[in-house]
Amino acid sequence: MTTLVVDVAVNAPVRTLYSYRVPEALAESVQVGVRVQAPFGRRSIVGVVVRRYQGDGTDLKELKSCLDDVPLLDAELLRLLHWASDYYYYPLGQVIKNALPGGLMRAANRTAIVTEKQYRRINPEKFPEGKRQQQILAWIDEQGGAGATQIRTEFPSPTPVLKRLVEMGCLELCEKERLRDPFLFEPLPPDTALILNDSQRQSLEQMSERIGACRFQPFLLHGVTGSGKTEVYLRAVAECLKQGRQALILVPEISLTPQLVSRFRARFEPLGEQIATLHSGLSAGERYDAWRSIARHQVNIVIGARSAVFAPLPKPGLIIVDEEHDGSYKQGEGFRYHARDLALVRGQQQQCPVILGSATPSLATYYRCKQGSCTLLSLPERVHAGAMPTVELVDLRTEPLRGLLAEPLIEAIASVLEQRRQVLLLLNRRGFAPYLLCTDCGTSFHCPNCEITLTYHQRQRRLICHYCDYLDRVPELCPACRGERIVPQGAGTERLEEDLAELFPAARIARMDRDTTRTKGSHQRIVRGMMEDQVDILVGTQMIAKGHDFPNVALVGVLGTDSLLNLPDFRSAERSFSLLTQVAGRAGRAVGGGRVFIQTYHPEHFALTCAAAQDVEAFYQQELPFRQELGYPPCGHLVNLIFSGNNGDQVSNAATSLGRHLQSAAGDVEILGPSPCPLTRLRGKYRYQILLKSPARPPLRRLLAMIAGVTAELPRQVSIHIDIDPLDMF
DNA sequence: AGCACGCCGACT
DNA sequence: GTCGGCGTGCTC
Repeated sequence: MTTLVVDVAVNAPVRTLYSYRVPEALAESVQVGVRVQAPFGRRSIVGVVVRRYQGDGTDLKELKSCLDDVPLLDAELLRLLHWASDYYYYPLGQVIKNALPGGLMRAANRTAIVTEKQYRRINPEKFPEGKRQQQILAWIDEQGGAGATQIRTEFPSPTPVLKRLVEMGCLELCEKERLRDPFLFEPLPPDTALILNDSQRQSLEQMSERIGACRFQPFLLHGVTGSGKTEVYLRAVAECLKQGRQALILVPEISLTPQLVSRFRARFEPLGEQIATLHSGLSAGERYDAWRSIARHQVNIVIGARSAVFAPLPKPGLIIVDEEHDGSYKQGEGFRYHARDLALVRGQQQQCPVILGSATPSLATYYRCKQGSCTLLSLPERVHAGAMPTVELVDLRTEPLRGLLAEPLIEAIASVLEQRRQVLLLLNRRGFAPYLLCTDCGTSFHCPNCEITLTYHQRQRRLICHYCDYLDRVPELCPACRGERIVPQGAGTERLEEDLAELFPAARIARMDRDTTRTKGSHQRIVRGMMEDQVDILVGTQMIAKGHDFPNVALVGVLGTDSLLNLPDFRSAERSFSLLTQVAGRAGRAVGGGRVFIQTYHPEHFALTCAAAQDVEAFYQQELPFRQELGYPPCGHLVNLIFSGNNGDQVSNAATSLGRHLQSAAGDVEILGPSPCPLTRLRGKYRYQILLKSPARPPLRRLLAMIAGVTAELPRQVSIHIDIDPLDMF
């Protein structure tokens, strides 16, 4: 007997789809892309319909209910999710869960849909007597109807007046669903129309041609800091809207770059375009509403972080990935996708251009350009004719440190402060000191869950693990020898702040790191302090290198450079180069240029000399042969298999046994390990890894397919995570 | 992931 | 004798 059957991607860590019979009553509503409630074992589970067909349903269970009247995912987006599920070896149901706004794949409860009173003018010949009544009525009429929230922003306590107008038959009242809008109460900033310079114009012309043709084409927009990439984005988006398509803009972290959102709002809201943002800072309700308004075609511009690559735009005509080199585009846990790479796939599937923008492109993107699969567009000069900063490497072997700073940097700070300009100091380590040491017996203090020392936070008087957030009191006496001489070793941003206060007692010092930006709005407050010149020296972690332009910064200092270079990772040079070049670009964006000092024991390291020369090309030309020789990305492909569990021996045994299996079928694939992860114990779990390295992808995929078969033989207490194209091996 | 089934230790 | 530990297997 043949009936209507659907295949469902369920919200469970299972790799297969499950088929269900569709009851007669649901036949209409159960379309591909809707969420359904389905029986699963003895419980009920949420899933998404991915196939619908006539088939034999005799052995199948029946769907319980349908949760959406309109599909949440269209065919095009499902295609992307399928692709991602396949490529990243991650169950489709879980991929979908990552793509949808939070909570939608859990239980059946729908995220609340908020309603509000909506007023519309009726009986236009009727006019009220009261002046306020007339005012409000005229305004509502002008808007063509308005919601209560909106009216309240224009007129204080309008409720009694509205009630009266409804009674008189001038207004009609209805309950209407309201979309929560995070910008509702934010002022619209002014737009600054900029004139394009030659390179901006040429870049835009090439992009426009492709946007008009509705063809896939990756572009690398390589522009030094301050070269006006944003203006090019704005024009390209305008071009895309002209084609009747929507634009998707990805940024590493929106809450750090509200300026970008502001500029888009300033440019497009006056033209009647709505902009939606998608990021972790939104409440569940706001995110859900943003998602729905995008899916309903009410929004043509979406700006969002990593997961926004899955935004349900019906017909994207342009995808922009700003700061494409940024590591936060890669999800580090669970579904370990790379949003930039998926943006390229989506562009290919939807036939639209993808613009990757950066001052320091990733080696991967640079390599694509070399191979001709990505078009390079350069913005070589700063728009305001601001000179590029001069960068000096301070050799700590000959310039001894006085505390945390060497003499040349101290002098430079003093002179910049005298000129009443600002200083930016980067130290990529928060807290006061990375560890405490008992100088009597040599005891140091470790996290009980992780193989790492606890960082001393002086302000909070606590020892904190930066990996699992374990918290402990600061001991007064050494627990091992009862000694009193417990001394902080090394330095973090807190200590730097303290040292500076001693060196420059008159200076106003602020600190920006995860500790000082924890609460909502605190990041923005620090940025504003800099903008309004209430801060002379800003100390911070890499956070200070991202996004914002501080026009009055004349000096940038970088401390602790060597710990960055010495990370046990083949990408440490690339990351260092990128961070240093980015932070150097923060100096002298407006008047008078700026200076940058990088303190290091390795002033000859090419990542530093290239960053000092602001020479991106030179860096790539030295880094690429190294990758080539060792078969590392972008010249080869990596997959990292991570084994973890509570029992170290079990984990190690599982890794060894799977390693042997792989070894026997390796072929061209190099199998490195198993070896303990750089952080062997993390959050109480023991971790081992096997790194697979291959010049081509197909043999890697062959091996991965094999793992699925062997996995069942390993103990259940050991879990395996597959990280395709890992960015860091921690 | 859940949720049941099943097979071994310390309780009234 | 059974209450409950968590190892193992399955979910259309």
